[in-house]
Amino acid sequence: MGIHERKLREREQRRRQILKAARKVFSSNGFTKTTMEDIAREAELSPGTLYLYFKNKDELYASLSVEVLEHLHEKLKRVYIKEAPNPQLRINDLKQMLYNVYQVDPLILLNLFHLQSSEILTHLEPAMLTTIRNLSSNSLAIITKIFAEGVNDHVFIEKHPKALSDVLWGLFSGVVLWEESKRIINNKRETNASAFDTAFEIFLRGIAR
Amino acid sequence: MGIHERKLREREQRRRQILKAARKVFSSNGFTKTTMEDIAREAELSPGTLYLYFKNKDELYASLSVEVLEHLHEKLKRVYIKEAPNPQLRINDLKQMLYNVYQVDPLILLNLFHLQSSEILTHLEPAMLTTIRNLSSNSLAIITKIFAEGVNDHVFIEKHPKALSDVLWGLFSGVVLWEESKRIINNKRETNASAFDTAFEIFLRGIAR
Amino acid sequence: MGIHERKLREREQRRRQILKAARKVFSSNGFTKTTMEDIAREAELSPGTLYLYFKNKDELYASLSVEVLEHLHEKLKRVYIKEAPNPQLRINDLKQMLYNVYQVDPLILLNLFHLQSSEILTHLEPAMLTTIRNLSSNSLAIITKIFAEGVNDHVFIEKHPKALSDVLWGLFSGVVLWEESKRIINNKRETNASAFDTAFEIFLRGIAR
Amino acid sequence: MGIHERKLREREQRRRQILKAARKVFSSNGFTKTTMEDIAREAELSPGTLYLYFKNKDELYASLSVEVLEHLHEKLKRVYIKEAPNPQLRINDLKQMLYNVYQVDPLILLNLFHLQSSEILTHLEPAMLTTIRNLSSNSLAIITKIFAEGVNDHVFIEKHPKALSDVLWGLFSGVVLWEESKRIINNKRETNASAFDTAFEIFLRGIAR
DNA sequence: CATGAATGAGGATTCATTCAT
DNA sequence: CATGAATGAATCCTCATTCAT
Repeated sequence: MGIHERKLREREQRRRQILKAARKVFSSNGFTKTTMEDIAREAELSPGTLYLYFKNKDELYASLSVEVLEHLHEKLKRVYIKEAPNPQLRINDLKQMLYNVYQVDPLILLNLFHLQSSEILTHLEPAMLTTIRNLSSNSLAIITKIFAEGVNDHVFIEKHPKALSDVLWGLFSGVVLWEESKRIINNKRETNASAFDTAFEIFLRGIAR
Repeated sequence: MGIHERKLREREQRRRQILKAARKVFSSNGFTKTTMEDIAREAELSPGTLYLYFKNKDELYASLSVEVLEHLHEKLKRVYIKEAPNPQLRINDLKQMLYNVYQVDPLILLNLFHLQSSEILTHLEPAMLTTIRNLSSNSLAIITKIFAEGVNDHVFIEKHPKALSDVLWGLFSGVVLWEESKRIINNKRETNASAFDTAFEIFLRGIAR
Repeated sequence: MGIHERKLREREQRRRQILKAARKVFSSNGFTKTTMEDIAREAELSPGTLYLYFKNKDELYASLSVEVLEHLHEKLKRVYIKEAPNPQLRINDLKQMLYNVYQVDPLILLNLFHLQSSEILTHLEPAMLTTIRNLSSNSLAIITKIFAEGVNDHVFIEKHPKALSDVLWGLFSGVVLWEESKRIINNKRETNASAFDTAFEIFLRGIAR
Repeated sequence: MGIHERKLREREQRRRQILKAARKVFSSNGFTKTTMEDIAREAELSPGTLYLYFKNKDELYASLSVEVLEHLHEKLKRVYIKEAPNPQLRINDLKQMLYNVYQVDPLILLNLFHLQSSEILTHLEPAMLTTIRNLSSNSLAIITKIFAEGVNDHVFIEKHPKALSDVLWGLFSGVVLWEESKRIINNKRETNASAFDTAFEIFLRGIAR
């Protein structure tokens, strides 16, 4: 608990405070229509301070996604490590986990998907792109392993596990994106869980032997 | 064959010329990094001319999506009208159609998803939002009807057809989005069809009786 | 009534049509906020046509004032020529004339005053500036002569007639401008005649022997 | 004497710095031909800075007039408060004050009149319009009171004091406008005081019992 | 003569970023 | 570290003017 440690923790906290504010503002206004001052105001900080924690607007935006990816990766590892009798139950844990993440903060995921279809990705620092690439592929690797076990045990159909995990991830992101965009278009407030549920159910039926 | 008719057609043609240029430039640079002058240059027109056809940059961007939605809607209507012995084959036509659209222009769809992340949607003219809403819901209605027939005929599992069409659309957009982002992250050039294929196969298995 | 004559008259009519439209639009929007297209629309002509009758926006604007000045000059000459027993009655005629002009079209005068305080005047073609200068000074000369007679006949106080006519003109324009600006500020519709009346009355009392 | 106080004063000073520069540039080039960059250069600031103090060009322009109106209002209050034996002497003070303002900066008043021609007035923020309206009517109210006293004391003719003050103001603005426009038309440099003097003299004669 | 689509230079405005305090 | 006023490059957009039809 040295003084240096505390400093570090404080710094980390401030970073999160900014990311939280950024997530909120980016989500409701989009990247282009969000100004650094908007974020600063939301974070109750001055614009200049943001630049003490993030090199520029692009990096701040990308950091949001790194945060989510780290979060997901962490959770995925836990799902994998946890003792579970069979792949099917593991997939269920996976579903539950993804669903929780979505429930807790749908915006968090929207940003992630927005990044993926985005102009930002193309203009990113190589270092950050590498970080994203790694987190992304490591996460996929975990999901892939779960499917591989299932295919081995003749629980899932005979399909390349990598393909299955791609589809799972695509299904997940698609449904989230779709639900969110319906919410925006129809100007609704509440989030709809059942589409997510149905999607998973169909997916599981589709890959079951 | 009046002079008025020709004028109208010329106007429509000019509009398309701009949209085509815009799609190209937006797709390769993203919304923010694209300037109106870039688009004008690509369309071999002057910047001012763009404003004779689109009120501003946002509307030009949104119009791109409307174009895609109109295209999709048109194709969907044709799939529905076409004589097909059973819902399952209709779904296959649907798959083929979506796949074609994706093959011909993956960027076209990426733009559509970008639109749907609130960025633009929230700052749109009410009139244009209504257009988008209508095209979107009409398209969904067609897909829904196909599923409804399948459920009636005991071809698909007993599920609310609306839910099925939501999942189909989510699946489709998710896989496209995911494939594209992998391409950007891994800096690949070619498009991968198999993920799309696998996803559909699983979906169909999942909803089959 | 040759064909050439008719052509000329038609041309003159078209010119007036444009000036009338311009006066209306300039008066309600001001010089800067008025576009050539606004005027064209009001005149039910195309923008290009305006340029067949006026070299540019500045000249169109200035032409409005020339029109008013010509009108006033014409009326002034008539007041002067008309048999009137004494200068006091002549001044009364003058008042009546100015008042009529103001009643018929307050906007016509507003434009004139706006021009006088204006950026346009400084950027005008020498030829047009000369026209304005001449009309202006000739008009003043007539008023001045009326006063000169009055001073000679010991009807008005012993003052330089030129100074008197300047004051008269200043008084007139000031009251008109003031009444108009009150109307705009308080968002009224009707025109107030009494201020004009009172002003004249005081002026006449002020210069009477 | 807090730090907050100093900040506020600095802000006010910067505002004045901009207004001063704006007045100079607007006066010599007119509203249209003046660019925000011109003003910034004159104020030795960057264009962006202007927008930290004024919402846009129109508001900056209108603020100039508010400044003049505040100045006039302040002076008027002083004339009214000052011990003066009778209304006639008060009117003399009034004349002297108006004359001084005009002498010190004839352009300042010209701008005021330009504002009053609907050009800017009609496109103004409601708040600013209210400010202008209030300053304007309060100033008039003071003049009106002076006349009311004079009418009561049988010093001035039996006339509605409000009408008298309207005429006074109209006379003043008219003469100023007229003198200025003669200067521009005839391309003179010096300002003529005598017209102003004569006008006042006649007015006073005209309202004296 | 009349049109009105197209032009493109010009200028207002924004906002990411910096830096003196 | 934090601030927030100032910057000024970048870009959207307007609109007077032209010219092919």
